[in-house]
Amino acid sequence: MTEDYPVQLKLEHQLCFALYACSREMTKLYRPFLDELGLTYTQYVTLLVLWEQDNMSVKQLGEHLLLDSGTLTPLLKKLEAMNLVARVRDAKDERSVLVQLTEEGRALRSRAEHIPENVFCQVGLTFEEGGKLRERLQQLVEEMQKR
Amino acid sequence: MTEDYPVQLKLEHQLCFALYACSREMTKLYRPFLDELGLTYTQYVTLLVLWEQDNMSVKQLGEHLLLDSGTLTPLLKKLEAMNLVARVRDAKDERSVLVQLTEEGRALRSRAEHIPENVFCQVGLTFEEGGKLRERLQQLVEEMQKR
DNA sequence: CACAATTAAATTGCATACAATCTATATGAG
DNA sequence: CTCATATAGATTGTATGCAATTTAATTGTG
Repeated sequence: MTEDYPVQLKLEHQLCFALYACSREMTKLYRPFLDELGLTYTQYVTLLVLWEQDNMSVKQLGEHLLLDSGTLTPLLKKLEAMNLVARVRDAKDERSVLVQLTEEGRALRSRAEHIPENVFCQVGLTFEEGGKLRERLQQLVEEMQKR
Repeated sequence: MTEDYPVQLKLEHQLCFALYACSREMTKLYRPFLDELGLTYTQYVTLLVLWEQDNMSVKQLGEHLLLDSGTLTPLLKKLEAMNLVARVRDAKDERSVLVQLTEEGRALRSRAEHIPENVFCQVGLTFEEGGKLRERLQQLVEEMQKR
């Protein structure tokens, strides 16, 4: 049965599945830390972007996160309801919505500061190894976005 | 502003985000091929498992895919509605549900056979490189599952 | 055997992802 | 200027993921 099963279709040989599984498992490691902050993973990465550069349009946020308004609009409304961001129309271009951290949103950063290293420790990854893997994945993402 | 921003919080430095982005981009590359078969990505990987070993319980499927019944039950009902699988109670243990490929489900395999290599080509990945990356990710998944 | 504890699915509720469509605003060619 | 085209968000609909709970069946222990 299994002997003549085409090798290229085995789940174990799928890079796509390794990525899919690895991404979900990684998110699970973040969950307990993020629960403490009352954030989901996607809300967390959105805040990462805003902590780095505040006052960004939904469009720009989407370019950083590779997400569209269909995902971001409801997510940002939730962050707004949690008093972490404000959404304001751009006076320079009324089509745009600017997302701005509130005082509370900015303050949350210090509580998130050590999450990545905590997770890193748990996985037993060195900074070196993790960095290499990350760079390989970033290359791949760039390659895929050309298609 | 940006100069004193804590390095460990930059989106560019997050392995978790690289995984999350890479996984989603990879799924996007599969989409046009899977559309032809009328399958979603999760339905596709579920069939990969069943093509490799038919007549598996929902529990076993979940162990391979790292998914629980909350995700699998509705997905399997859809595959059943599409006439690709049958769901039958295990006579040996009435708590279990066995998932079995239909003739149509088995037949679909030949049409899926060349999808992985097509996607691989698009990304410009050699079998060698892809395999190495996959193995690294599989290691990491195992490591994370110990936690 | 009786029954508490465990297990497998199913269900419920919430938060994404993302395609497709819609609405409002801005832009560019004539 | 003017209208066709493009662009930014919002909305709608479908399909996950996953935690928490529920239901039904099984198992282990006294």
